[in-house]
Amino acid sequence: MSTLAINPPALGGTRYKEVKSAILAALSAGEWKGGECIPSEKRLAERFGVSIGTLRKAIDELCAENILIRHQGLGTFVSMHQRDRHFFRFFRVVRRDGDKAYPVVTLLDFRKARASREAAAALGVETGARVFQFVNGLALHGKTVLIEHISVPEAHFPGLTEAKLRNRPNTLYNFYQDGFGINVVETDERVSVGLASELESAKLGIALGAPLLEIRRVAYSYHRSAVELRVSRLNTEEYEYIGATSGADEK
Amino acid sequence: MSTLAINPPALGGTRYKEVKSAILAALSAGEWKGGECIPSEKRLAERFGVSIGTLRKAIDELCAENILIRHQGLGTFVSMHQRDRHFFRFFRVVRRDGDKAYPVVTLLDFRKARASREAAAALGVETGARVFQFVNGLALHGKTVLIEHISVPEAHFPGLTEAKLRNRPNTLYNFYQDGFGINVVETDERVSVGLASELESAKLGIALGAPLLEIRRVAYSYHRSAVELRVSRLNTEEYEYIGATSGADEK
DNA sequence: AAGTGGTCTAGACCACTAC
DNA sequence: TAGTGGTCTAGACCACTTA
Repeated sequence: MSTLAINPPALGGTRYKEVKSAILAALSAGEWKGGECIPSEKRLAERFGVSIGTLRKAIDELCAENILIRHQGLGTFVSMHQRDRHFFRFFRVVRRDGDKAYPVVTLLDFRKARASREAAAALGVETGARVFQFVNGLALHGKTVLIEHISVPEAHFPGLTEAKLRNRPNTLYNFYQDGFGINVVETDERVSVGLASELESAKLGIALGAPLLEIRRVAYSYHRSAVELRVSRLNTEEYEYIGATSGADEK
Repeated sequence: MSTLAINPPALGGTRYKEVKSAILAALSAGEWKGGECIPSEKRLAERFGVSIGTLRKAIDELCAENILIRHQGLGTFVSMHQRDRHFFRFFRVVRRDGDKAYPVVTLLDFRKARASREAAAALGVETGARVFQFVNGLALHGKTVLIEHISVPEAHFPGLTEAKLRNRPNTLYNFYQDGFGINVVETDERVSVGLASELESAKLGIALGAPLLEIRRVAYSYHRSAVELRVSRLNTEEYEYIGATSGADEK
């Protein structure tokens, strides 16, 4: 954990980008963990050998990416998942009237398996690599409306068991963070129409083959390394998916 | 079009927020139009009576919201729609293999009508207010896969006719900008499963009542004033909707 | 009162674009 | 060469939090 000043100005690009990379590297290395306070701006500026303004610009970008959170008078913190309404950054299902409710999650299945071609491609592992697969049912306002099929690479989640998953106190991404040091900071989602399988028919109380909203999500940690593939199917009779709220950044 | 310095520091909040508001007001008033270059940072800083750094912070936010675009060595410009790949900020349909193609648009219907309750609520007008309603068919790779039902308030689009709409040289939002001074800078979208009407059945070549991805969009101009309601239905056999690419801002 | 982030200044120098 | 935005500095003062 070197605390040396970073490289001279000209090499990697600009000073503040280098500072940003250095902070990201420290986060990846676990120097500061989820929810913790990082050193003050003054201290970090000294550590990296830049002015406060430059240091702030690096942190500005990390805050814009929801990787850090600033609190005036308190300090700058490593972003945690699902705190308060922050939860709805990744949970994008609302009732048609706009009401946002926290889902009640039930683990429906858990198994060790081999990565499908789709899962392997999404997660950046070999086809047939060891993965954990599990299925959640999510209830809103007392009714199950969403089924999630989740795959994660075994290599990133050593010691994961059905019991641990079932007994987690918080949300799944918080569990990833606390239990395995994996911080989900970004997701990509593709949406299409899918059909209800037997499982979904039974759990959602709809006909076999009934149309459902199908959401394929890949979740990423720092430096865009994939950590989870999730295929969700939503009954949109009473609920909707919140799509693009354009105005913020896209690439 | 006053060029006075803005208010003293304490009133509206912070200096740079006031500068930002003042720039937004000038944009709304049409002082600088789509694609035009706004005055240099130095000149604007003098005009508003703030330092360069403060002026830059205001412009930083407007660039982050895709309202302005900076070009080093050239100047700062009012954002235009659908230039190059910028088009795909609002067009969120891709082939399943990820291929992005520009749609070929066909106007299928055009009429004057009264706002439905949904349209009135979305657009912030009275139920029964005069609106234009029109329908587009969008073809990708030679096949029509998306039908758009669009409502816009007559009051904001004086003199709009079917002929003008049909003969527009560019995309719809560019037409709004050039023809009516309306800049779409933000959209909200809700996604669910819908069923094919007769029109969609005929144009998309699918069965009546077949499931389609239904996207309800409200488009906003500066200061979040609603200017368009659009209900789109997509055949997801070969195409998908790009949902949240979380990592950038959400509220 | 001490420490934090939030805002703001008044410049400097650099990289890029146009002429 | 002149003008633009991009980066960076070395502070100042303010607002907020905790004690």
